[in-house]
Amino acid sequence: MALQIATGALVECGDCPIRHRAVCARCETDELSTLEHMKYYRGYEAGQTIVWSGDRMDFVASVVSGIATLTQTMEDGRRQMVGLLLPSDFVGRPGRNTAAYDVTATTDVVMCCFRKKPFEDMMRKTPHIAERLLEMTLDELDAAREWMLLLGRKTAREKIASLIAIIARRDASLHLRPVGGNLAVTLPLTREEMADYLGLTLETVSRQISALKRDGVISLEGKRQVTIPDFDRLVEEAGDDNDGGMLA
Amino acid sequence: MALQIATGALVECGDCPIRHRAVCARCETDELSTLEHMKYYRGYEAGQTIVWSGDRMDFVASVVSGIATLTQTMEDGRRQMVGLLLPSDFVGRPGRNTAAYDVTATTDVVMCCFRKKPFEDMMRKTPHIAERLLEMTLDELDAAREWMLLLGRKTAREKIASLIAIIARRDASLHLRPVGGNLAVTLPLTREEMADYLGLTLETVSRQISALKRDGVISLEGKRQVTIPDFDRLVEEAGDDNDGGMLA
DNA sequence: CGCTGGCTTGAATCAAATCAAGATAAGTGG
DNA sequence: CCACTTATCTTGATTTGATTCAAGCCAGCG
Repeated sequence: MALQIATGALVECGDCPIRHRAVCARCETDELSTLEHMKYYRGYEAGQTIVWSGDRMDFVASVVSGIATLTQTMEDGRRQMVGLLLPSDFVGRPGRNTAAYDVTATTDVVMCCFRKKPFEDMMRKTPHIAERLLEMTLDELDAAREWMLLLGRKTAREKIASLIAIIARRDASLHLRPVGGNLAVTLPLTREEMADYLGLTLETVSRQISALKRDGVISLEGKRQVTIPDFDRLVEEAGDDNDGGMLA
Repeated sequence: MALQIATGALVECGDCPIRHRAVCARCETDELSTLEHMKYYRGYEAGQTIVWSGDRMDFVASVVSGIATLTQTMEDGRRQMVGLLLPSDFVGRPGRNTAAYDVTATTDVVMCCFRKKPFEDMMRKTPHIAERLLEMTLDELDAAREWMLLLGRKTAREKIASLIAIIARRDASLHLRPVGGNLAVTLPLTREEMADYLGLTLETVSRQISALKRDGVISLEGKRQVTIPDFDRLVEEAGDDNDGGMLA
């Protein structure tokens, strides 16, 4: 039962919190007002499945708030998360009408949706949208490839450190804080979801988080609140080329 | 020393073997003739590095013939292949000027190159190119995500079976043969390269190939020539949802 | 209260890595 | 043509990092 939650009074594209990062980022005022008329908001509760893999999908959308995940499942139940969708991320593929992955709301989520057909037409007429979508897709491809290195070659400890570092970076870029000395982040995922993302079991995730805490790389307030006393140390533990992309 | 190999008499875009799959696939005759004047061929010998990660890259290109790989390397030498480039695949990212990965020729390779700046200008003027590039990038993203499932959740045996199945599929789609009963493929990679692709060691790759052979899933002529008596059996061993994408 | 879901921790097991030796094949130069 | 080198691959023995199986903790909640 697709219970919808309040989508609030969001209407003006000009005031949209994801205005400058979403697929519409490059649009001019007139283009924006066209989108304004096409769009509709939809809310999903934490835990709710937004789309099932294989289902017909007649819309595309941007995540406005909240966090969603993309996961693949094998017949015997093994699961691998293949994407983490944060505000401004795009869902759905123009030119395909069934979903390739399960999309699940991890927190309450609000999405800015467009019916697929009109959106595709608009895209053809509006290079700004296609351009931005290409750029976003290339970024996602890079992220996926970085994740391939993590999944294929990193140890459990490095995987956990990498995940925390990535969440911290995204968090910082969203709130425009520098990732410097002492900083705190909230893990948006359960241990099991982290395991699905990292290609581990939830027990291993738990153990490695405990180990990083024991070794003073992180400290914990409760189970979700992480403080990072020394970000460089964390990045080192992640095994990354430590420049690690202060992206534009 | 960037020794170039003969690039042959390829000149006419109309006769190009990758005409219908490459980034230029959707171009009209006039657009094609513009590209015709911009393009230049370049050859690389097997084993040669085409670009180093981090290097300035002032061109983009399509693979015309041969096979190249994209790999990431950690400081301590651990390597993960993040892409396998076959004829018609695109190399380089418009809007970025340094390479994100090492690109290496696995066999002798011929590439159809464009200097980046003119190509970007052309892209802005020619929606057909941007459109096709978006489509290709979305396909690559899907492939990367499929690979994430493999890297994160599959066993060594499943990984090997998956790799062989994928190579067989691509091979068939390139030569327009159906992937039916009995078919043969040549592995385009050494055991070590397979290991880098699959997130394994070369010893494990060797052992699992032997095991698949012992169990009659495949048979070998030499080290590279693989015959697949029953493709469905192979797909089953790969742990895939056996429909497995007879892509358009 | 007494659950229930999320998490932690321990002990045993196992799949793949590592370490090590040799086999096979393809040059290369005397 | 043959000895020598080198690259690639196979196979075996051992080790190890992560999984599996199992128990119990903790916070929130009906």
